[in-house]
Amino acid sequence: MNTHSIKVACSNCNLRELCMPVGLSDQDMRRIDEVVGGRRKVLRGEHLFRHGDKFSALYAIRTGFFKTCISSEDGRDQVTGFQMAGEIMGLDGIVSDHHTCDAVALEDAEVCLMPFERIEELSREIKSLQHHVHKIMSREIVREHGVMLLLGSMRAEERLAAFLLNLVQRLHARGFSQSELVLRMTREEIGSYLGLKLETVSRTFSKFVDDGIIEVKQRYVRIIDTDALRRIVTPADC
Amino acid sequence: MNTHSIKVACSNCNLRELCMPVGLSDQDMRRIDEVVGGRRKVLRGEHLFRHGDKFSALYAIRTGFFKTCISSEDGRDQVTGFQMAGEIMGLDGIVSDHHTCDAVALEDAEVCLMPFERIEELSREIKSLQHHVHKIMSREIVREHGVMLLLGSMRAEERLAAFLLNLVQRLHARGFSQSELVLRMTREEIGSYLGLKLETVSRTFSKFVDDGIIEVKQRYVRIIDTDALRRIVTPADC
DNA sequence: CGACACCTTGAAGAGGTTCAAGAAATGTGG
DNA sequence: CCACATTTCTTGAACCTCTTCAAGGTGTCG
Repeated sequence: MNTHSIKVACSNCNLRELCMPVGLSDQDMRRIDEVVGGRRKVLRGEHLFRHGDKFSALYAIRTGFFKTCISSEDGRDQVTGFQMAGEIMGLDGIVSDHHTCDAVALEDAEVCLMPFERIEELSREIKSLQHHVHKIMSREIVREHGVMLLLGSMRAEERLAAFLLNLVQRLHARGFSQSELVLRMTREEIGSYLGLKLETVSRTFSKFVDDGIIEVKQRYVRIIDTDALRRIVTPADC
Repeated sequence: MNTHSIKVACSNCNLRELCMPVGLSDQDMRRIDEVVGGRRKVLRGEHLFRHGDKFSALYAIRTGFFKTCISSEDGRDQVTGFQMAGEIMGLDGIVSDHHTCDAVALEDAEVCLMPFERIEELSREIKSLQHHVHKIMSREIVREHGVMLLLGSMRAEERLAAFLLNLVQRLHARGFSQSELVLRMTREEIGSYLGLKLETVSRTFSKFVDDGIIEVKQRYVRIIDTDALRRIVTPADC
């Protein structure tokens, strides 16, 4: 396990606004540096944690890209999310003190380790941190509601369009292009997340290309017509 | 709005083990009574809260049965869950300070109102309450992972079997039968939750009846062969 | 350069949806 | 308390979307 104990400081981190509450006093900011118990590098393909592992910390992504997935006893597999810089992983482990899903790096990554006991300790003292933790968990619940809507009521094209828009929007919030992206996951992983087979994902990409909505070269995607994607997700009602 | 301010006490509530942390000192128990800011009756068909409402409190169900659902702009609708006695609603509202889904009573119900500010206040002082709140949110996240697996990778029969087993298990934990239940929701609401059309739900019920697995008379369901349902959800792998 | 993982595309098939009609339960007003 | 309207549920038949199976192409890495 590749854990560094280099002293790291949220107060200097350029991802601060993504992970941490804003508007803290200098004093609280310095205290919040204490929630980070070190960093850990995770190479592409490696697990950050596995289903069944003892839960001890939340992880904030500094660099890299992850997927989280659950697998049922009979070998069914479901990607439950894709996570990028500034996002928090591990919330699933709190309820039973053990992780219930796997977190796998889809590219070389580095995460900040935040021992949960320390988070709880500090949240008891810093109101804004407490509320921030609650918001992060609530945000995850709301995100999953959106995925349920997608899986429960959208057709393949709608799912993929929604997926692309969501990815590019999150990347844009991190300073990347609004129209270009490099997929970090395979067609199969996209399919698992969207409740589709990889062939359907591939075919749907091809259809979007035929329709002049996107350009695809393997993992590279350029969005030519964002509005068309939006219209696919939300068909204009009469 | 039907809000009573009768002083109510978790310490005397027989649902305590479902809503609240266990193993509290008498003193903490008395303090926890303070999180409940009153009760509210909700008649069948009425909303407890709506998408867009200002978030101010979490709700613990005392009696009755709810559904929560989100609706996208274009009129798509998705039931995100069914909630029964002892379960907590409203977590979706924390992140944006406004609710993002609707909570509708499927039968006359009564809920305990727990102003969130008060919850946060008390969690800063009572460690076990703090951890309990975290667990409740984490449990919801894990539950939703399960729904994603169901929606993303199961077929109609598997979904309905999983749904019935889940319902009856939760009812059993509340002292009801392991084999009989009365559905509080329509076929359409079940379908929305499971990502199926109401006709498919109805047909699948009929198939289970033909196979001698369950007995159905409208909303009343008797499970004859629980193991058969389990085998449907988790096909024995070779 | 060869092995391997990943992606694309076609054709056939299955599972679920849609449309339609009728039956059963529930609620409402006289 | 009954008649009627409404909602809910069931079932059939045709259709459509997505899956499955199969084959070949592309890219990547040791």
